[in-house]
Amino acid sequence: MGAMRRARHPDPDEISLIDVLGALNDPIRVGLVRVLADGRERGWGELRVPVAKSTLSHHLRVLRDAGITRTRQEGTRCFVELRGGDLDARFPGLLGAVLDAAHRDDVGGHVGVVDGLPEARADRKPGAPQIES
Amino acid sequence: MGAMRRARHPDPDEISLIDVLGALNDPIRVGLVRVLADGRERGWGELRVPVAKSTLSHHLRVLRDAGITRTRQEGTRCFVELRGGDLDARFPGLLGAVLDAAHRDDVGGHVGVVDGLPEARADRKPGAPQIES
DNA sequence: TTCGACGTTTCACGAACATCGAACAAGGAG
DNA sequence: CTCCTTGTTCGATGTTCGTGAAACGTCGAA
Repeated sequence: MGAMRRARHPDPDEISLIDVLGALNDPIRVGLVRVLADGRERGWGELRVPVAKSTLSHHLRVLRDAGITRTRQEGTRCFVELRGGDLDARFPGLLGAVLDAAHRDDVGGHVGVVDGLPEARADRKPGAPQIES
Repeated sequence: MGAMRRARHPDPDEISLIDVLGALNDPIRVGLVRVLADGRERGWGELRVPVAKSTLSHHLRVLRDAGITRTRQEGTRCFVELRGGDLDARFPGLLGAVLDAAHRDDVGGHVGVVDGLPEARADRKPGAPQIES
């Protein structure tokens, strides 16, 4: 892959408030966080976002650099996950308050995951070839 | 005064989450909110901020436009106040979480109020001329 | 090996932003 | 009236940000 060269996850203590607020200052990224709020890990082929591939990559990097998400690589595919625990340990209540607010106003509502496929995650390797919608 | 022409306070319902997060995405503005967090109204001659006059005016406008603060004019002087109630009614817990987090990391710690003068507020018109330190 | 799917990086561009100094407006004090 | 104080507005400047297209790297399958 592009090697994900500059990819680094900040330690829990290194997470900066301003960086978090800055990362959350965008409807698309708030939408991504909302999608991930159920704690499930998502491959970002699953993510439905109305932007170009490269822009999505950029947004996911901002979230990762801010310490909001964790990224894992498996072969050629990548997976995101919310760092809910780390975030709540460092800034108690912040993430929850933002998620509540975002839900009220439907901020980032245009972001979603692929429909159908109730269990489309990393836990299936072979087997049924999984028809894409 | 400059008449404060474009000054408008959004209604409580009009307060936008993205605008609030955007307004809070700056150490100086976070510092201003921290100073106002005690609920006291402050004249912005009291505010000690390491920026130029016009820049402070700008930051206070951003906070006001986002619905975070309320501004009042008395003669040639202006006063700010946190809209804690409105904010908490609309986005419960958000402001508190941000303030807690900002306090932990001392974000915006370089913002303060004039020292001494424990009761420097709008409730004194005449009387003692109030020596400026 | 060749091909295709997937994600990253680079580059460029326009918009938004933070900052300052200068010019301006409105009151208050003399 | 003339200053002085206070705050706004207006460029100007440099920075950051969101965006997409194109090129690239990597992996798995044919």
